[in-house]
Amino acid sequence: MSGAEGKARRAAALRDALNQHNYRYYALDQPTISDAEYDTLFNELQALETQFPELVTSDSPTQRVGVAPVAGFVSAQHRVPMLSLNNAFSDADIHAFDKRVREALDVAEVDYFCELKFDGLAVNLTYENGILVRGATRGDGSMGEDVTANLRTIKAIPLRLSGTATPDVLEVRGEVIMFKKDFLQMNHRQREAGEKEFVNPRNAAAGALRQLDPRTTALRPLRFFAYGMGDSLGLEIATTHASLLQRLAVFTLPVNSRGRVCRGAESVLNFYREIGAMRPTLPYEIDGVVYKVNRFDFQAQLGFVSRAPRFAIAHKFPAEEALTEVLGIDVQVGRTGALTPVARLKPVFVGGVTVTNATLHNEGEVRRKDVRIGDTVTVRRAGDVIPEVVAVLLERRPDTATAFVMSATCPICGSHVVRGEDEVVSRCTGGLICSAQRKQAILHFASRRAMDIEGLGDKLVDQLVDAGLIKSLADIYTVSRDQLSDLERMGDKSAANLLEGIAKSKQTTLQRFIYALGIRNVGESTARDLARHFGSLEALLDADLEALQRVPDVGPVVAQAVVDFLAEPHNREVIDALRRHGIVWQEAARRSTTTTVPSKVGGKTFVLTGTLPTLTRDDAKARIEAAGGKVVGTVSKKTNYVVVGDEAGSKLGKANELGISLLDEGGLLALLAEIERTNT
DNA sequence: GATCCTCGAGTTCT
DNA sequence: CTCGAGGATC
Repeated sequence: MSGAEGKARRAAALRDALNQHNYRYYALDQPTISDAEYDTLFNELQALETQFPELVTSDSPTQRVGVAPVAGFVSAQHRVPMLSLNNAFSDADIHAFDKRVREALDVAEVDYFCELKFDGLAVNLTYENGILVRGATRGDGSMGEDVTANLRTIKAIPLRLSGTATPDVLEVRGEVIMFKKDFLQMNHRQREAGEKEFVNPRNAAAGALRQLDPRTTALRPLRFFAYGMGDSLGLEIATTHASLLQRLAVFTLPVNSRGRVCRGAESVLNFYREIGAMRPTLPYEIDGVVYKVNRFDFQAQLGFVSRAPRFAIAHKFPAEEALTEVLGIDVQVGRTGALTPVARLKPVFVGGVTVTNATLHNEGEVRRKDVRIGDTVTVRRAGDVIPEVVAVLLERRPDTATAFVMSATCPICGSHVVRGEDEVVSRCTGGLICSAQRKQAILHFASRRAMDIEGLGDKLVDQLVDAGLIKSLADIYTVSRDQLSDLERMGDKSAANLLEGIAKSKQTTLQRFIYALGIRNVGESTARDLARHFGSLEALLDADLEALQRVPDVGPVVAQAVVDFLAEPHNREVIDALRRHGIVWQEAARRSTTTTVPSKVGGKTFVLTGTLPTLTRDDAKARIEAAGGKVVGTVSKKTNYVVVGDEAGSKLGKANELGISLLDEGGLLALLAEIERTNT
């Protein structure tokens, strides 16, 4: 035997040994050698490879960290789309899910594979002939970003599948996460080094994967768990999810050990409670558990609704709550003068972000919850977004705690405050005298759904109003370049952009114009009804109470609000001035709104939920309306279709409850195309 | 008069 | 997203 052959064999043996130890350490959490022993083997392999570079293989443990930073990521198409899961929040949701599954399969009991739902980043690993050739982020589900070089640095991810019976192609689905203790240690190091700390393990992991230089990623303590499969070629067929996971484990892919098969809804819910109880002591963060119908033939039979499988569901844990202190209760003034108490909180980290403010809605709410300044309260992010004060810890109330009293005068303009009988909100009576209301009115006027003036945001409105450059809506159109250049942070370029935005907004529609005026109780929908019914601004201006009430969906309250608005001479002047400054729209013929368009497909009611892959909500809405459909915000019996996007909210649950037809973006587009065909 | 369906308005943080 | 309330319907 030649020396070279011996070296090659030794290198191969070292690679195998190191890969095995890696697997024991990262996947099984049962190392059989010490770190020092591991390092000795690693160093030996490295020395061999340095001496004989021809021995280096791409799947060698020494080759995890590439050296070349990339300029950007290229996109990567998944061979089989990465799905999103529907969410459940209650036991009832799970019973409903189980019932649907049983009925669809026509069986008495179903086995579910229950597993943890890691709070990390879903990725797709592609192995060809057992070698990791590509790794990509989830992206929009069908296309992600190629982050292979970064994923290769994660030691829990095998560069080569173990064993000889490796498939020709295998897409492995899993989650990249950071363990809690690793996260804390890393943040400690960041702090020592005077670098910025990360907010939570999930963000830290996400940031690490998006590094352009894999050497940076390699320094971040990332982990990985595999939980599924996409495409496969030449893989011996598994018949259940459980057996698939076993097979992945044989390939030395890390599979979490807490998953198990449960039969029926009650058993599944026990799993949920069990995991929920151990959640704080788990070494990683999870945001729920996932149940999948175990048998693959059943899965195939159940199929998909939009982009989510009907055979699986994510059962989320309740929103995380945290304790903090109420430092003060401020009052904000809205466009309509509504005074909203807002709790200023001692910054607290909850649900992945630092919360400092939480609305208390109105005085009644403050009273009901009995929130006082100085109180300790529990806070959560309702619907995972908007912070909410849940309750006060009365036993921690200091003697110094002071109750909130709604001021009798507006905190901004000093006008007196009124609250109608049986009304919940207090309002400032200052109207446009109140600078807060004026600012909000201008912001509303400029907003995207109204006049859509690009570049006119809240900071700028603050400045323009405070400087006295804008007193009424009409003044927006008389601001000059010179006046703008005196403002802070306003260069020539920004000024030009704003003026262009303002000029562009002059071409508009009657509906937008009416909406932009900010008449009480007249939102987008009512503005559209008014525009359609009257056809011209003049007709609307001449309308009296009765005429207004003949507009569909306009009753006494809305009609009176319009009359009041138009009775105000100042408002008439502003409207005249705006028109003089060149605001125009196409005059439409007055249309009777009583005749409905009798179309087979038009007149259907749609509800949108979640994020669609390519269309924005506004686009989707516009296209549905263009086809004669209607888009509303809540699901009810009258809803014809619910269009489901990614991260769909509670509306999807409601739709399932009521048995409403579901569409995904593709389904919607297909339906719209059909409508267009039938209409022509 | 009760109930259901929509619309309007307000809100947080990155 | 959620609440409150206006409008329509039975």
